[in-house]
Amino acid sequence: MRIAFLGTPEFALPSLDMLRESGHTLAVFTQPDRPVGRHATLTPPPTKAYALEHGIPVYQFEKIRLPEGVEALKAFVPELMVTAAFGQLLSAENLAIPKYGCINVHGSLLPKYRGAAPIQWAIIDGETETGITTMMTSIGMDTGDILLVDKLAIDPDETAGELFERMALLGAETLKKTIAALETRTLVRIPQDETQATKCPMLKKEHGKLDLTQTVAAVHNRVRGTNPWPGAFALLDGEPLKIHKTRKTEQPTGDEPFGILKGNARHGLFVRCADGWLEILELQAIGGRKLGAKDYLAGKTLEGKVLI
RNA sequence: CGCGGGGUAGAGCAGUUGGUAGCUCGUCGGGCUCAUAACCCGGAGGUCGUUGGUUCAAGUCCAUCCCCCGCAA
Repeated sequence: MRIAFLGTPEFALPSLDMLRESGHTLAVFTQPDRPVGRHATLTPPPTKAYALEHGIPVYQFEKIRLPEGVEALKAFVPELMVTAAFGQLLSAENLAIPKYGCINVHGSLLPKYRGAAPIQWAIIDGETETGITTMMTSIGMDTGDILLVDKLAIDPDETAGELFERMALLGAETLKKTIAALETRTLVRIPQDETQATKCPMLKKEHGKLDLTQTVAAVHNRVRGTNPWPGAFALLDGEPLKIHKTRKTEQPTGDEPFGILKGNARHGLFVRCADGWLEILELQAIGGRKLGAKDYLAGKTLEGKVLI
């Protein structure tokens, strides 16, 4: 089949790889190269790098809805379009181009967690289950008819980065089954239950700000849901302290103020939350590299200081 | 040349106006103890990121290069 693949980050790679392995005729449409890193090096999106490596034609548009993008899509004459974390909204004109329409690979159990960062928000909210939903792309934000769903259990200590990898692989599988069903004309379209719909926003830096007046579980979920990006942090002496990894503990509590730290290089570092102590396993001070809490404490003490 | 922090024992840090390199953890040995991740005593382990310069003397001052990191994007 001739498939126009619209995707951008790592999440889209397994799906793209699956399509290529399956022998489809592909063209990749993705975002323009972006400045990345400390020196703002112009970097191609992962899907572009993959496409170049495998001799797949690549097209990059700031907005594929504009005439230029529409023309490029039409010129490829796709029978099907597939989107996976593309990062741009499509127009009705875009969607009308392929005869089989457009299938989207989404990282949540729709209609829950529509939007840009469903995997992270599922963890932040403490969900124990998520999954991949393939759907017919429509004009709204992840509102199209559901095609297939594969569920996935979230490990209690899993980080967003770890879950991302598993979800990306599962996405490729679910997409493969979806296309197989399309080819045998056995796809069933199930409209979403709008009353159950929830939306999640794109993650920003400030979503990593910890609130130590929340429960141990809530803080822990925030830490792992924002790892590796944007990363959780709290303020120590007015400076941000990144918290990369934490672990829930059963330590007894007294009347300590929320956010106060205790611990040493031998036992580890603990912070008081609303209902107990959360162990901080990995952290990073402002000019420093990422360190285990015990290594960090070998050089200085945080005993009695308070995270805000 | 966007702003800034940093490279000193295995790890994390300190090192004042240049004058024999310290601390915590780990490690090794010994002791105490019913026992211990606790405590006490002792030991090993560093050409102080590179190269060059100033000086009687450089971890410390100057220059250069390499590497790591935070912010911003």
